[in-house]
Amino acid sequence: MKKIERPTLEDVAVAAKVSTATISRSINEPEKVADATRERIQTVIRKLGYTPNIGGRILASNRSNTVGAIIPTMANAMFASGLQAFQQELAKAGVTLLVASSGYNSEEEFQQIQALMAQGADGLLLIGDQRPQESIDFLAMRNIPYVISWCFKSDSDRVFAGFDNIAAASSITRHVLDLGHRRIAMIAGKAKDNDRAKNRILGVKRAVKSFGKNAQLLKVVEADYSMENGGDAFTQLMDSTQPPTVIICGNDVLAAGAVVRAQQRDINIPEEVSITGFDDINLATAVYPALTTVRVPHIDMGRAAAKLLLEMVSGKRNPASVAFDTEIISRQSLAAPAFLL
Amino acid sequence: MKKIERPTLEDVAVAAKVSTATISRSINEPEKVADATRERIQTVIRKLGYTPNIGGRILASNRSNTVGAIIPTMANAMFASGLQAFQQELAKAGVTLLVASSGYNSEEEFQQIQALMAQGADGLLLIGDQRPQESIDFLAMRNIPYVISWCFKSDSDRVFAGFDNIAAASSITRHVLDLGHRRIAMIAGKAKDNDRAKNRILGVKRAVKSFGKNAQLLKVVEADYSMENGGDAFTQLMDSTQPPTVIICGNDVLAAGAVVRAQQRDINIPEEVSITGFDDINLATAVYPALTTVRVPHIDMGRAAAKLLLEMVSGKRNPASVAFDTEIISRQSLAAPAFLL
DNA sequence: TTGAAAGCGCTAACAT
DNA sequence: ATGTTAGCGCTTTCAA
Repeated sequence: MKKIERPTLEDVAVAAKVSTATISRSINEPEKVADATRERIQTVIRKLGYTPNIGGRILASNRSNTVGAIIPTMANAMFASGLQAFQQELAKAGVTLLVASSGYNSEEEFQQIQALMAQGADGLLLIGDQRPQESIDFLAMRNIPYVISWCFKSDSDRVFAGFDNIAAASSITRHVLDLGHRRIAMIAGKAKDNDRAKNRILGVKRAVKSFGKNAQLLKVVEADYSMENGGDAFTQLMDSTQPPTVIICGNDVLAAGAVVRAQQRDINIPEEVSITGFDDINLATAVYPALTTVRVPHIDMGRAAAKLLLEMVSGKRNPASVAFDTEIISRQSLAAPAFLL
Repeated sequence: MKKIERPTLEDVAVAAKVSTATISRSINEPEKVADATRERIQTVIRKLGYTPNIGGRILASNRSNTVGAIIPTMANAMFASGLQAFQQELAKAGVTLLVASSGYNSEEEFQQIQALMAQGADGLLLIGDQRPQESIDFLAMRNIPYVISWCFKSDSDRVFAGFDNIAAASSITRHVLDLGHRRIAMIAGKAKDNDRAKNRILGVKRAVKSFGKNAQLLKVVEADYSMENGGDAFTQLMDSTQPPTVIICGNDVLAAGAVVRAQQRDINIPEEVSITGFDDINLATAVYPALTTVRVPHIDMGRAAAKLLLEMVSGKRNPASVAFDTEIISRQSLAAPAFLL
C-alpha cells in the first residue's frame, strides 16, 4: 500500500482554482470570502481530506491556539471539575488544553512551566500564588499571559480567578465559634509550597484570635491530602491530653479520613467531636455523618479562568481579576459542643 | 520598554560561530557534536535565553511531541489517577499531553478526535472500544496511532491497555453467588455509547445465567454516574415487590450513592441488602459500611497506555496489547444474605 | 565533525 | 473579493 501524501493548502488551491491566500482566509476568516467561493473551497477540502498542518500554522501565525494548565494533582477530585470546566470553555473558542501536574512541588511546577511553554502554549493556568522568584521571573521574561486560580489577591498585578482562602477559612471558623466551640483543632494541608493551605491555616488562626481569650486553637496538624493521613491526624488530635470539641479540616479528603477513622474508633460525630471540611466534593456527602464544609465554586472558577486567559491571549492587557464567594454548606458533621447540649 | 525579539537558531549560530545545523544537532542529537562545540553552544543558548520555536520544529520535523487523551469526564475521580500516570509517563519522554473530554458522547468524542488531531497530536488515548464507524474510519484514514484503555479485546487489531470488563463483572457476581445470594439486582452505568457499562452488565448476566435456575437477575437499572442517581436507583429497586438481597453496582459512585441512600432510609447494609461497587476509588472507603468492590488498576493502565503509545508514535507497528487483572476488594458492604445468617 | 541550502505549509501585508 | 509573495524558524539531506 502506497503512502498517500497529505494534501496541502497548495493542493487545495490548485484544485479549487484560487490562491492559497483565499483558502487560508476561507478557513480562518470565512466572512471575508464570497459565499460561492467558500462553498467551492469547502467541497474541494472535503474531497481531498485536507487538514491544515499545525506546524505551518503556528510558524506563520505565531500562535498555537493551545493553553497549558499546571495543577498540583489530578489524582483527587479537587481540581478535576474545575479543569473540566476550563477545558470546555476553551474548546468553545477552538483552543485546546495541555495539562501537566506539579505534585504540590514548586520545582516540578517550574519544570512543567518550561515544558508547556516549549510546547508553544499561548497562555497558562496556574494554581495558587506561591512560587519561587525563578518561576515568576521566567514567566515575566517570556511575557506569557497566565491566570492564577484557587486564590485571590486584590493588590496584585497578576490576574486571578479564585477566592479568598483566608476569608473562607475565617468564616467557617466563626461559624464554629458561634455554635459555642472553644477548643478548636485543625488538620491542614502541608503548607510548604502551598499558599491555599497556608492561608486556610491563617484564616482559622485569625478568626480564633479575634474572638478573644475564651477560644483557643489547640493545635494545627499538617498532613498530605489523603484520607489515611486525615485519619492519622484525627487519632493524634483525639489522643492528646486536651482533645478539641471541633476539628476544622483544610480539605474534604482529610475531613473524610477523619470521619471514617472516628467511626472505626467508635467516636461519635458530632456528639463527641465535630468535624468540618473544605471544597465540597463528592466525598463530603459520602461519609456518615455528611460533612459540613465550605463550598468552593470549582466550575465557575474554571470557566472564569478560561475566559480571562482567552482575553489575555488575544491581546487584552490587564483584565480584572475575578473573586468568587464561598459558602458554608451545613450538614451533620458539625453541631454545638456537648456541654451546651 | 522595548519588545525584545526572541532569539532564533540563526542568532545562536552567529553568536557561537557555527552553522544552524550544528546548533540543531547539539539540541536534538548532542552525541553527534564535539564536546567543545556543544559546550560553547550551550553557553550561548543560555546567554541569549534561546528556546526553540515549536512551529518551526513541527513544520520541519513533522512531529509535535504531543499526544492527546479523550476521556469521558474529568469531573469524577474515575479517570483522574490513570490520566495522571499517563501524563507522568509521557513527561519522562519529553512528550506533553493534550486533554479533552467527551461527556460519554460518541459524537462529541469524534469532534474532540478531530480537534486534537488538528492540534497536531502524534497519537491518541481513547477510552473504551465503542465508537461510530465514522470515528474509526477517520482514525484509520489519518493513520494516527492510538491506544484504547479501560477495556480489552484479544481478537482485535487495535491496541489495548486495559482489562476485561465482562470477566471482572462476572467474577464479582460469582463471588456474590458463592456467598449465597440468589436474588440479584444491578445498578449499571448508561450503556449507550459505553461499552464498559455494557460489558459489566453482560458479565453479571452471564455469571447469573451460568449459575443456573436458582439464581435470578431481577432487574438492571441504568443510571448516569452520580451519587444522586445511584441513590434513586437504590430506592426504586428496594421499593419493588420483590427486592433483591444484593445490588451489584457498575461503579463506585453509584454504589456510594446507594449506600448513603440506604442510611437515610434506615436500611441496614449488609444485613438487609448487600451492595458492591466497581473501580475502587476514594469513595469506596468513605462510605459506611465501606464498599466491597472491584479494584481496577488505574495507575498501571495509564502507565502502560503511555508506553504503548510512545512506542507506536516512534514507529513500532503493532505492539502487543496489555491486559490487567482486576481484584475483588472485600470490605463491609457485602455479606451473606440474611436468611443464611 | 561541521556546513550549505533546500524546503516544510502556512499566514498576512500589500496589491489589485 | 481575491491574488502575490515574502517570510516564519527549524530539520535534514548532501557535501566537505
